[in-house]
Amino acid sequence: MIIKIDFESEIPIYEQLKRQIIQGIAKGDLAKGEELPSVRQLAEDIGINLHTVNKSYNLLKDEGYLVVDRRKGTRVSDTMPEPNEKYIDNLKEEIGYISADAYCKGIRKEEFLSICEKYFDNFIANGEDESNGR
Amino acid sequence: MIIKIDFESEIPIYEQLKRQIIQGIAKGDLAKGEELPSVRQLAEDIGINLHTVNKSYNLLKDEGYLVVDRRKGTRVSDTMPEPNEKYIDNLKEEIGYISADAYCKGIRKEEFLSICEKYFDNFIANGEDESNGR
DNA sequence: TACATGTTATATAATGTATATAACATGTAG
DNA sequence: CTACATGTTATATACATTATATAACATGTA
Repeated sequence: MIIKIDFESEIPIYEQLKRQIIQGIAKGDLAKGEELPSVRQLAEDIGINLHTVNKSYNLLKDEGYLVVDRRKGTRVSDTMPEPNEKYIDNLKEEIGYISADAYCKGIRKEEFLSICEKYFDNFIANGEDESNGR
Repeated sequence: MIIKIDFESEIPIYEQLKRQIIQGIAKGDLAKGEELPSVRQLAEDIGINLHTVNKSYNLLKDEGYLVVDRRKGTRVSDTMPEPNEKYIDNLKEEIGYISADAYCKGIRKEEFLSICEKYFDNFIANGEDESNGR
């Protein structure tokens, strides 16, 4: 999987990396149980410090996305994190702000929902039946 | 309009204030052309520094939400900002990440879109006809 | 003239981000 | 057992961001 860091971005490097890994998992670029590069390897590949990668990995580990196996290194968790209350509250706050901004700027409800749907659909695999459990 | 700052939040104070003003405009708590408190007044009310309020006001001014009239003070702009390319790109990136995170955590497409719709609807005034221009 | 407005200029402190270097415990491969 | 790679921890440093404090300025109002 290819990681692209924007060093001019206002979003911290560790946060960009974390987001791309989550999107990689959602898209299927990173399979459940798949091994990730070591912190040193990935840091060298991207051209950043090992501690910056380690911070991303730790945040993802705390959230339940990654697991560390002493034998097999860092891997994508076999079971995805549950949506706890804190996450739901945060999601609603973010959507609340983003939709307010979009509404003020004249984005129509249909346009807004169309974008939300398009990006969500991007993660639903071909033939995946949404009506089943995960 | 009541401003609530969470001093424990990881979101900077000036950013929280900026977001609440945008949401206030979207909800109609702040009407177009309405005068805002002075930076000193609002800073005192909230219990923060005047420069922190000034930073939020300036960001909102740069974005087109607020206008400064030497005679009438700072007011909500009569015309809302246009959705430029930078904004659209940013919106898609944010939605892309948020939906990936939601998808991984088992949020169903219907749930996700339901939240998006609910919060957007929150800003559409009673009787407002969405099919018309703004 | 007195006052309030936004604005600008410094300065300082605290925190967050990113880097650098080193060391440690654990598990793997030779 | 030895050498190596892994994640982890510990310091230290540099820099940017955030928030505050104090002061001053130009402009417009009363």
